[in-house]
Amino acid sequence: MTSSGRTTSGGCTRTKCGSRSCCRRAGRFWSIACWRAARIRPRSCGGGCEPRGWSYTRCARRRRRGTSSSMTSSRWPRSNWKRCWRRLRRRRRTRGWIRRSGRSCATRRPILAPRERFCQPLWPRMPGQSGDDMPIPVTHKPVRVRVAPSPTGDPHVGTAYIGLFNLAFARFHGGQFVLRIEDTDQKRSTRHSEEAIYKSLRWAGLQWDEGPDIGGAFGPYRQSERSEIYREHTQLLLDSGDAYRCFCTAERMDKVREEQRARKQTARYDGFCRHLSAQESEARSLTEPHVIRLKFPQDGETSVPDALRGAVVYDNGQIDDQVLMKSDGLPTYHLANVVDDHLMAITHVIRAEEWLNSTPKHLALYAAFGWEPPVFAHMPLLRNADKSKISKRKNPTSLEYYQRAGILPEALLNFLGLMGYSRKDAVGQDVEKFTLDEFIADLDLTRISLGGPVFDLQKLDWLNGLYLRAMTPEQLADRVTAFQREGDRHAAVGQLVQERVTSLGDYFDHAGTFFRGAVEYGLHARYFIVGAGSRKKTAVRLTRLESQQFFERCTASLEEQAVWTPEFIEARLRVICEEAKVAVGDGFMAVRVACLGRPTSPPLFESLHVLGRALTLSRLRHASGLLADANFLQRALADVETELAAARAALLSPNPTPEASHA
RNA sequence: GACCCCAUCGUCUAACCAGGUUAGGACACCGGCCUUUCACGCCGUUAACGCGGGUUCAAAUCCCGCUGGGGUCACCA
Repeated sequence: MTSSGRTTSGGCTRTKCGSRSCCRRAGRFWSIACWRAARIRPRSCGGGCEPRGWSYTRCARRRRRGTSSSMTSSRWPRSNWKRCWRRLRRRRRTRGWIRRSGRSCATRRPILAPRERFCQPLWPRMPGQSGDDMPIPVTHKPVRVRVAPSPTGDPHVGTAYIGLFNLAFARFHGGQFVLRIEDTDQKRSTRHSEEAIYKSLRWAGLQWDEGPDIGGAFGPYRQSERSEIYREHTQLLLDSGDAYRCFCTAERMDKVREEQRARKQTARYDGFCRHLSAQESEARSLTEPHVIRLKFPQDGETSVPDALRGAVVYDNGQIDDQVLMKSDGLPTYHLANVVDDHLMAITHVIRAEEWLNSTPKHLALYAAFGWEPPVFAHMPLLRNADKSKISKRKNPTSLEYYQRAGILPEALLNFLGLMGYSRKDAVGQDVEKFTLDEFIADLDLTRISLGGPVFDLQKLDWLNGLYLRAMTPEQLADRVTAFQREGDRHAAVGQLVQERVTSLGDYFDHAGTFFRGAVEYGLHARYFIVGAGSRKKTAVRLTRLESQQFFERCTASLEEQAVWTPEFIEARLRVICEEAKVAVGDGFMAVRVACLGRPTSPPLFESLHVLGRALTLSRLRHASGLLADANFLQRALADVETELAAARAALLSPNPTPEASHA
């Protein structure tokens, strides 16, 4: 027997058909055909296709590890869950539990009333339960979904993405869409950021039915106001023995993790305080700072039912005893999220894929409380061009950026609705442009494709242009006026530009940069090299890489605080110039060109203030990105030089003689 | 490193579940038409089933393996 499982020595042992295919079953080698014939039985897809709790994933992993020798015949998978999953899905689809995918969904029957659909976990399996005896219950709870951003930093485009699918799902089923603010991280959460989330989501057109600002029957919707609830629930877990106090210090934890990594293991808590007696734990808790951890089962495995992926199986031995309550008495995301989702009667948790790996812990919490878990659907992550998780360093991620850059909210939502998802019309043609209502009307989460979609700004621009061109001139004028007046920017820009204008039309020349996303630098890019444009002979000129660092420091420093005032900006920039040992004038010039596009502008700090945090930061990041390219100036120069050369050639060429022209 | 997820043009995706398509559409690119210019619009070109095996008359599609990419591994969310 080889551990790779690719070849066999004796061929199929079941029917002696001589096939040497790769399948191994019951400890012997069977041909694939035999294996299939034996496997596909009515029982195997009756709702539980893993009779012994073994899954395809598990087996593949074992095989990779080369531990096949430890595998006894009876433990090899009876069936292939993926195939069964598809069958099951098909069956449910025909019963109307899942909406039929594709264009024909509007006409295909039977489909139940919206609220009856998709109301149950597709794989309602808890840790320790087998799938065999699990019926598929159908309840009629009203659909309730939520988006739960954390008010740390700028409102994120990912929040809008997840929010869009949640909102659409709620509307599709006639349910409720809840906004919950997850501000349990006291150090990083700010009220300012919370307000920004409201503003941006409203701008995008994602209006919630219940939330901190508008209330609702399941409030409060701000986690910092629910501390007492979490405390009570933690006590329940402590009493039932599903959680324990942990007195380990941060230093000890670091050391443990380091050792585990050195041994190439998954870094996880070693259970040092897990077995403290109740009395000792109680006594020490009065004097020592401590956290409360979930007592996660150490044996067996947990199957996470994901509506988009099927069952995802985890080995319990890999999973940490998660901290539920921090030493400051506030809960971590994991506890707060489970408690709130239950108390707020959330039926479907549609969230980003980064949460998939912590879902076993959440399921364990539901089990410990004796609650029924919601349906989980983990959406793919938005990506940068290099396929990594979308980040502000490589993409504008702030919703405020898109608002300021003149992207229409309907275009943004349309674009987000194209990420990992596609729509077709009645004839089967792809539909690229659609309204939110159209998106909601035939939403089908099972159509989501799971590869992480790259956030392509070019396509967003195209889509935005499509919307703008579809307007009547009057509508366009209205939108432009509204855009200019947004946040009183119009007046602020006017004030800055006023002393520089010579005519009304001149205004637009100066003001344009405040109403754009990206800026074309052309030859002005030379100012990115800090000090390069200085007229002083003694000026300090930074190298390209030093200049890049200079911009990175500017970005980091300005990003730190949410307060966006000219004074604050000036103070920060002065410090950076001082640290870089460049003349303030030269440093400010580099920032001016990067942020405003040219070396002549209204006063820098006031301009940046009016330009806004999102645009300023994104332009600074863009500049430092350009500087990372060694030939960035060459590229800027190339076009100009070509044109100049042509013009020069034309100017300097001798006038044609009369003879020549006659000839 | 361990675990988990994922894999079709450069990008977003369709076809996959239910095997038979000339692998379709959109953005971008390139070329052409239109146009005083640019843009819009119209037309066209280039461009993909990651690799290896298996099943089958037939594999992008079903199965296995490999490879690659991503995510997670916090008293962050």
